Amino acid sequence: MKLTTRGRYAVTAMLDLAIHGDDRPVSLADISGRQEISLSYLEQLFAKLRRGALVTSVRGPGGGYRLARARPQIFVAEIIDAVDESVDATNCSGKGNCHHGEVCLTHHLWQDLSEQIHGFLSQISLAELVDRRDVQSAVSQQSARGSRSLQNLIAQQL
Amino acid sequence: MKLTTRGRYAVTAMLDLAIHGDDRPVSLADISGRQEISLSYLEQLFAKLRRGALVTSVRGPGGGYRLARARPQIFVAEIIDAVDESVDATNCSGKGNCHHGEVCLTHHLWQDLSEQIHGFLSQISLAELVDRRDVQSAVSQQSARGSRSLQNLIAQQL
DNA sequence: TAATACCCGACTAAATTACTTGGTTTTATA
DNA sequence: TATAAAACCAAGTAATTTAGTCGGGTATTA
Repeated sequence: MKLTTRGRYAVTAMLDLAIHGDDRPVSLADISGRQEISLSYLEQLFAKLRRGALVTSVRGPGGGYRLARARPQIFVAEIIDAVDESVDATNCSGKGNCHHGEVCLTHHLWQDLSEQIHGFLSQISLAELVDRRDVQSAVSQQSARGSRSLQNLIAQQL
Repeated sequence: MKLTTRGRYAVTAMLDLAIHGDDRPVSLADISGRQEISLSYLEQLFAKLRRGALVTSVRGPGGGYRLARARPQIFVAEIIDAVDESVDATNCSGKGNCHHGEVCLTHHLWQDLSEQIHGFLSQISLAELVDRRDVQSAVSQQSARGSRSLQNLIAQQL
């Protein structure tokens, strides 16, 4: 388990999807505009998220992405795993090339530690993140802007 | 809070110090040999660990590093913080340049999340790591090697 | 006085990250 | 049926980070 900015991008994008994807699919262009992540980079992330069965896609105009499952069933650890494609962590993969046996010692420990972090992040769902108070207030701000959002989007495209 | 290989190196090295540093200070050359981390890289890490008041140094022959505190008082989060020098995480540091207010939304969330991870790692001490069963068995292996360790070290130097 | 080992800064190769470019399909809709 | 919106795809690239090297120091002690 690594914890990089790429993972943050992915969680951010999935959270955007969780907030805005109630009825219709959400286009990457929308997420790109809101979260200021480059479109092509999002495409690469979502290719991985799709392979990880976390989102489904709808092609053609009006298309976009949907969460593959309900928000309480998608967990932060899954998102990070999907985009980070597991590092094997140890250079002594399996057995054999550990020089003393001591090398493996801390390797196992670190592995154990990252498993604990993984377990921790496996308990936090998108639903929980969305339900936090600070999100709620920000979302109400956003829906206040809702009426003029389309206009703004068009204006921003030019 | 990031979770990179550099953090792993630091935790590994500190754990090595916790295991081998009971009586005399431990030289970086020893840690380098046992954990297979380059000496100069270790020097850079320990410079940061020293600045972070996690270790103290003893110069001259027979010198090395000691833990600055007892093992139950040194926590994994501190080690990672010391070597990773906090990323400011958000590009909208403070207020102002967030375009919609929505940008900050997920930024705050991610920050919140990494604080939770930080809190989690703040509860795991070096003592706890050392006391785990898999470490214990590995340590007994190591002390079985203890009688010939000096010979081996000299042989390895050549 | 010489060996040990910390200390320090600059430089470098390799890897990773974030992004760009330039396409191709698919599909709603005008 | 033409068009445009969108997902999809692959290759390349600039910037950053990581891990390591190199070449000097300086303090301590056998």
